[in-house]
Amino acid sequence: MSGFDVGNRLKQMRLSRDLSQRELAKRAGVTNSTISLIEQNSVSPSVSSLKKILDAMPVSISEFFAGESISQKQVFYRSSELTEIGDNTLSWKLVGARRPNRSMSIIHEHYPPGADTGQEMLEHEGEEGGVIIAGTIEIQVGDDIQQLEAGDAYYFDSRLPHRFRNMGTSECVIVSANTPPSFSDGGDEQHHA
Amino acid sequence: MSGFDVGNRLKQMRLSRDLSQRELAKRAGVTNSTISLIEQNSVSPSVSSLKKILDAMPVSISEFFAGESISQKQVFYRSSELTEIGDNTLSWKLVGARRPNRSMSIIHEHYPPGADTGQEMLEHEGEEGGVIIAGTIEIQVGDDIQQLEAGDAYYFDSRLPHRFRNMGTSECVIVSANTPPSFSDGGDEQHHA
DNA sequence: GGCCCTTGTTGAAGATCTTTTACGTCATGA
DNA sequence: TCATGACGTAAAAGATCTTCAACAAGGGCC
Repeated sequence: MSGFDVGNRLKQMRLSRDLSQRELAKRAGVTNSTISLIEQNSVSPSVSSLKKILDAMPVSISEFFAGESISQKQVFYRSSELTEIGDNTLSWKLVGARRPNRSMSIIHEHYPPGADTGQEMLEHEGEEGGVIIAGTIEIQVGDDIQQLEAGDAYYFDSRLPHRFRNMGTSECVIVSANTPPSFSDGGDEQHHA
Repeated sequence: MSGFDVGNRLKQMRLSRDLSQRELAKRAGVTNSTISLIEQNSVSPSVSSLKKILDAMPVSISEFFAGESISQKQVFYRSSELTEIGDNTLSWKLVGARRPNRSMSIIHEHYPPGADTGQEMLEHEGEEGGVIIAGTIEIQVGDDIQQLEAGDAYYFDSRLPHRFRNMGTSECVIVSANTPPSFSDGGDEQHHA
């Protein structure tokens, strides 16, 4: 049901650190019974208990749950296979748009002169960053506005309001990445950038 | 105590998907009260409940707990400011290398002719993807070997053994992204690619 | 053997989480 | 205006998790 074997995962991590159930329990501020029951999958621990236990190792929750599904899906994408989601002015090509549960979006972006993500600043979950390949771009993040050119780069928390504008006379090309993925293909398109 | 605001995080993810508590609860197979209480941090959900809820969005638990802190750190990086970690042959420029707790690495990679990540295949946690900007590159992932050229792209689970080689006669330029970050700056350098 | 300590497990009591069922608010529309 | 439905919230009952307090198995040592 769970799709992820919490008990065995915990046991592995505990044993690889040469800890007994009691020792780990003591460090975590829970009882040995708790750890025994969790390791046998007799219970599904509360997040707070699990966090206490993992903190004592220490292991982040994210790390603990990393690695479900290691299937070899499509790996290579020819230029023509990339999913294009731009309108007339912007051309945005997504890598692996149809891939479910991927943890990033990678986008090959082409901004013609005058292109603008709009006066209404973008804000959404996640982080994004990229490298300018050609041309120049004006990027605003929060109160900060900068002109970036080929070779420059950016990285910010996407919850900060942001905007991209090509104020130059030539096309600007950027390769960017978002996490978690901001774009999907078909269905429920989300905000962009 | 928890160090991580589960309630608000869940609320944000739910709202960003335009779901009501009841709708999400229905999809997840729990009741709306459960979601209400969790979002208010009145309870610490069991892992199994949280997983059911996240699966319905869908969001992996790992993703859910990834990242924190919405401070406005450095956003823009001039080409000369990028942290270069290559040796004589490879040039890899990291965006935001010193940024703590970022959830991605973004790298501007330059492979001269003959460059090779090595016969011993790379394997590590996470996912990675990128876009070829110039030149050609041979990438092997698992049993699959492909020659990619400018405009092509790739995306794969980094636990699959992989290798990059420039078999051509001109420099190959790639912009890639990894999550979680494979590279840090100083201290405990991890494997690459 | 007998003693002591450590290991992981388990039944019952206590604490916490989840559901049931309901309430109050805010739109929409007849 | 009143009805209807969707929204988030909350008290109490039910289900699950955590602790307490044992228990049995194994190893080291006199």
